Amino acid sequence: MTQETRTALLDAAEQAARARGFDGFSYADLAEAVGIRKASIHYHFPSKADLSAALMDRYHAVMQQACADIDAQNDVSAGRLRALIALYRAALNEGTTMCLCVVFVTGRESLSPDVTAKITAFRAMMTAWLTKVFERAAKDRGIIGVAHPQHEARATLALLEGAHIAARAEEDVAQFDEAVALLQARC
Amino acid sequence: MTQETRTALLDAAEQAARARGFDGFSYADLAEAVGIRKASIHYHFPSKADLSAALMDRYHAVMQQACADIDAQNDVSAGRLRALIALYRAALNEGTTMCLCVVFVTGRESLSPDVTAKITAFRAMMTAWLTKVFERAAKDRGIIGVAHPQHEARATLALLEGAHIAARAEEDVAQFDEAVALLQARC
DNA sequence: GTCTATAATAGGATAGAC
DNA sequence: GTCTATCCTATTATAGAC
Repeated sequence: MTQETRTALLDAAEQAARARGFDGFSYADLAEAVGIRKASIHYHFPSKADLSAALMDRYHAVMQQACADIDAQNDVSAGRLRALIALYRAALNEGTTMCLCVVFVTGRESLSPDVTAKITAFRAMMTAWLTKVFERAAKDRGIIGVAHPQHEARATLALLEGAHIAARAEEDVAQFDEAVALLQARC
Repeated sequence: MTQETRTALLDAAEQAARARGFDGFSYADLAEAVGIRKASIHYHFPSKADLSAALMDRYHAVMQQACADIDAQNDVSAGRLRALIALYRAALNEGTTMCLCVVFVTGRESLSPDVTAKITAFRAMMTAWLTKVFERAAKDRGIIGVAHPQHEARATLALLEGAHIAARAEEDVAQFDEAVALLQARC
């Protein structure tokens, strides 16, 4: 099944990128992880640029679905925000990996303009979703002190990504928890 | 002067790392930027690990001094925090570079344990300084709604670094400004 | 789809002359 | 301190057999 190999390659690439950065893994690493020869990888992803684009596409879709699931399972704003915090916390994998977006931004210069645009689209999607959460909070009063939903949204995304860096820096999820403690307390 | 070349190399390396990541530049890039042959760089920094350690040492010292300067020039908590936000904003260079700490954390796995420890030390220094700012705020009431200085400190560092990512992602300082708008408003 | 074989290049690093 | 010359390895990518 060509799809299975492709998925296994994406899984291995995402894991490696999130742990070591996009320049921190090679086709040789993927080959070993998946159990095929590195030349074979080029059948699925002709260049590493293609691979990076595919990674971003899948990450965008997965996160969009995750946000939709959160909406379906939580009616109040506070529950939605708490669920997103939990999602980012889980993505840390005990402080060994960060989210793809942070990783790609750091190596931005070595990425294709195509991927850069995908990063922008991903961030716009997340910001829009968060803005809706805070707009809802302004009505249901589920989150304390919401005055400006869009600023809250941008601050929250930055805080979550910054908290990822804090936790990754020391390979310790407790750093994430401390960084988001005040936000959590507002829910 | 050996010191001048060394400084020029550190400058070029820091600039390159902040723009493209630690794995995103080579000795060849530095050689071209500084105007010497790449073999000559090994006289100053035998290995790239030595270079990364020297970068972190200098960054730590520079930031520590910057914080001391802020203290000297600002008596009230709000002024100090505003000055730090301005410092991080300036470090963005119009959205083309991020702070060294974020860059190094992303490529953490490829760094020596020596440098990993320096990252931890840097973050501890910044967190301690920020905690003092918020402790002062609890007394002088210069920043709105401060209840837990240490959590405020960790959240602020995460927010500033996350705001760096936001701005770098779109090469646009306005993203930084929006992310820190609410924090700014509390000062 | 995956393989072997092989480019072609770039990377970090060293030896020894000046 | 900086140079030329060189080494070794890693990396992305392609050609063509199976």
